[in-house]
Amino acid sequence: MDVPLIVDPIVKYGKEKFRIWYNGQVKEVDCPLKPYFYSDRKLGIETAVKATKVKGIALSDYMEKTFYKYEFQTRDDLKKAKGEHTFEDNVPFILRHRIDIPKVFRRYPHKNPIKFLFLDIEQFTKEGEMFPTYDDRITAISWCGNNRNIMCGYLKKDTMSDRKLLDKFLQWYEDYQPDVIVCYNKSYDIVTLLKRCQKNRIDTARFAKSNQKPYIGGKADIHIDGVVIYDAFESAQADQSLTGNVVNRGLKEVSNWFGFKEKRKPLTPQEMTKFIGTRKLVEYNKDDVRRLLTVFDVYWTNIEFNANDLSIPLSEAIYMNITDLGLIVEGDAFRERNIIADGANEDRFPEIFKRKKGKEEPNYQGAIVDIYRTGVFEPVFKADYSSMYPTIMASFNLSPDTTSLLHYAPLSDFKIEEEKDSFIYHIPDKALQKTMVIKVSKQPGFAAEIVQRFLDERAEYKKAWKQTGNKKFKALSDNRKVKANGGMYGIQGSAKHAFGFAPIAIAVTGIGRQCAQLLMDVLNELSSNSVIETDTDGVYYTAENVSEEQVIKRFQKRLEEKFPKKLKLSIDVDSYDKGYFYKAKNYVLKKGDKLIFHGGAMKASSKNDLSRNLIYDLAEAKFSEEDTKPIIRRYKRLEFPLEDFAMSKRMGMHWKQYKRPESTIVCRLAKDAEEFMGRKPEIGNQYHYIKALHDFKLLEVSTKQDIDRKYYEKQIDKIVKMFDIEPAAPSLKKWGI
DNA sequence: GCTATCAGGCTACCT
DNA sequence: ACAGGTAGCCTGATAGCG
Repeated sequence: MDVPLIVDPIVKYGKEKFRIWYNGQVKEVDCPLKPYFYSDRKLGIETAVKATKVKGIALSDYMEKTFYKYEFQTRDDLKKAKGEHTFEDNVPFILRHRIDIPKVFRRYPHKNPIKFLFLDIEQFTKEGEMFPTYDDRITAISWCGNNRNIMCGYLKKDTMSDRKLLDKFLQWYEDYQPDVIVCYNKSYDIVTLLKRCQKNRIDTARFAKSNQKPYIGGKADIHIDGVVIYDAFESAQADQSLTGNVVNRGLKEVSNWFGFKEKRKPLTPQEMTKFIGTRKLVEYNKDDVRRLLTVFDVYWTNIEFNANDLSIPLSEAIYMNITDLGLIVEGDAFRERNIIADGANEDRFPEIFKRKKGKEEPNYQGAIVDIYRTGVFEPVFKADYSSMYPTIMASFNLSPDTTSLLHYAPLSDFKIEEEKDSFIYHIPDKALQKTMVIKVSKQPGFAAEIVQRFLDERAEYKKAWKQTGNKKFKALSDNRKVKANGGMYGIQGSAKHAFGFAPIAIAVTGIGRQCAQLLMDVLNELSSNSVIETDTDGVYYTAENVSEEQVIKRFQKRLEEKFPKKLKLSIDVDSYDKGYFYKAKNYVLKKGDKLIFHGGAMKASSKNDLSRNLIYDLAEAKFSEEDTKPIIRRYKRLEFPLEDFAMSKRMGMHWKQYKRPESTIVCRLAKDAEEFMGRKPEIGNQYHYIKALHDFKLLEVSTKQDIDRKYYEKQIDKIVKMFDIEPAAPSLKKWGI
């Protein structure tokens, strides 16, 4: 790698220092920069060690102004001093260095091969308990290093102490000295390992590359000196391409999705206890490490790539989010141009972000999402733009250095005016109830150029994925898509982001609506009333005698007529045998003998198997025009195993954040789970439950007698109704005719 | 005391 | 704290009924 393994900022003798780990050694250096922020006025801050006047270009209006730069001895001092008139005061310290001194971390490259340790543990569970505690012994540890030769240390059936097992493992560990520990759900595996060592009076500092004992703060806050912990579970949690395709984000489900061959059922706590000291537990344990390797291979490539590509320590690349990516990528451009963000997006555009609006009202108008016809259609096509928003950003040259908001006008039609050096866009916005008049200069804009780079990279990976079918390329392609979409477009509309630039986001969605409408117009012209459903950048339509070529040709022609410049916008057309369209974003497609379900009504992970199976059976019957009565009768008997009735909900927030915990199902379930199973309520926890006669009840403590039959009968009725729509005459008013 | 309706809270999904 | 957008389910308040 060209970057270090880890950079830890620390405060020593009242000064900020970096502890930098690379090539198995640590170096402590004074931070090249002091924590700082800007202001547009003189502030009386006593804790600042330095106050200087600097000239910079204000992001809000691109005019050169004088700013006051305040520097501090520590991050803490800065935090205490920041206020209403301070700018760029929330840029993480490490990223601040990376932006201001781009190659700062390249001075300490970890050139040795990264030593990985892949790891999974099994633990004893007391009889009658659902989960083990830190008092219970570890029964098996499976692990491997870079050679992927999986080893397993395990206890014999009647060995009550895991002391020797831990010691054996640690002997190997100390000899190997891993740089990165790879696990699935570190808050369990790593914490348990450390706690078991403590209970056995084994020195936990043996895990570290220094003599510092590891530190366990919060759930995600585990520090082992000199070692990076990579939790593949976090990558899976954040991967949106898994939504709807896996029932949960557990290792089994996720590794299966990525093509892990063997499909084993997870062991129950009873089985895990029964199999202690046997081949079965060892195989099970090793199997999980194999699964871990599968998932690791999917996500790791991007992490290491990001570290090198963005010149940030590996430890930062692992936790990087979209916001940070935006900071780095735009921060580079700002530094080169001496731009100072004079306030967060919402400070620079209060008329957009701080106007009076209802609680869940958006800041600006988004995409066109609508359904125009419902029921079964045959055949069905989907015409969609590839990467519409980023392509618009790139093609229309939308960038902070080219774009400015001229003024607001009363709501009017979309319009483009060309001037000698610029284009003027009139963008009506229903959320703002105004037309935004936005000027874009013809000089190349830096943000537009960066987006184009991400798009080009994405095209390459997408091609590789289509050619090989390898899901790894799909993940790389998705990564660039996320960078272009969220990293470049998304942050422009974000209220709190220091570098966001709202007029860009408004122009992008506004032009996007025009593009979607243009596509719909083309399709309806080629075959009247052919449009079924539209969502942002894709249109489902049905037409008998319209070829793909016709659509694309007509589209290109109309695109050239509509916009006064050459654009990279292009469309793809996919075909399906049949489709059943229920509501916006909710439909079933049939291709060959495959049924593809879309939307919460059709495939939510919260549904029970009973509903899922019924939906599948009814969709099949609908497409083949079979009689549904026998199906309905069969389901109404409700003769299914208890598990088929179980629904699921995830805790989306910290339990303290719930407005009315007593009347929120997931909170009540979490409370029960803590009481009956000793499971702590935590964000992301998934609870399986059934509707019992008087209340919702955790699956684990339910029996078949508890089932509220009326509730499930109603559930079935609703699903039956969902498939009851017959094609009706299209409603013309929706097209605004 | 029952039913219908509606708004608000929350989760899950789509682009 | 990347954005906006649609839909479903549950709950508690309220209105209407008799």
